[in-house]
Amino acid sequence: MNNADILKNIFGNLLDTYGPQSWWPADTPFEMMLGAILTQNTSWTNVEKALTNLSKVCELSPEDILSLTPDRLEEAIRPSGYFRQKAKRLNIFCRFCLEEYEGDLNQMKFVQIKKLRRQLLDLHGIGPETADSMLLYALDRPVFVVDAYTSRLFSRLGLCDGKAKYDDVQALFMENLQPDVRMFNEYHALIVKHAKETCRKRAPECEDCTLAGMCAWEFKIQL
DNA sequence: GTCCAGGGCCTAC
DNA sequence: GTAGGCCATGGA
Repeated sequence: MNNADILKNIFGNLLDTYGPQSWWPADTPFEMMLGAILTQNTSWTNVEKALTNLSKVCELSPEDILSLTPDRLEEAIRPSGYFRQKAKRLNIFCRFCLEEYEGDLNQMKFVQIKKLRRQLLDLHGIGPETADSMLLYALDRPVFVVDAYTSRLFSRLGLCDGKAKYDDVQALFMENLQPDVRMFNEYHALIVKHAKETCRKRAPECEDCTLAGMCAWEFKIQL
């Protein structure tokens, strides 16, 4: 079986096992992009609290967020953790939206993926996973989102090197799968779901599980 | 009390 | 170029 078939096989297996995850049903693309920053190394439940707080003190628009004092913004997003860092990152991102796109996220949809990704990566506080999450989940661009679980699982399965960098792991998927927004969306969410479902308590014999939440032993795929 | 989330930046070597 | 430290809250 070639890599393309293996990746499709794994996706089908995950989908059969867990069903559609329907990630990021936020009200607006802008809200989804705020969530992408707030969820950095943070559980989504905490992000929801932060977004709820934020929506109570201002409209979820670049202008309104920038109108908040640093203290007000930090206090609102406090539940999402790293609130001082993230407040600065949100401000930088909001300024970018206003200056480059007049605060109109729809304008981003007409920009080439490569250019837009570069612009996002150039912003302080936005790395590859956050940028790609924005592109995929908020802007419906066919970009595969890689995270620690993805690298861990697929290196365990022998499909990439354990020390492979972000772009290399991403290339494994993008070069072997059709650019399908819905599928990329589900695939990433299913990997995270799988990580949460398979943990040490279900595979105590696996001594490799130093990071909670991911054990390839539990992954019943026929390669 | 301990672990760790839907990361990224900075510094030291 | 890369390993290690740091940021911080809340739920299991």
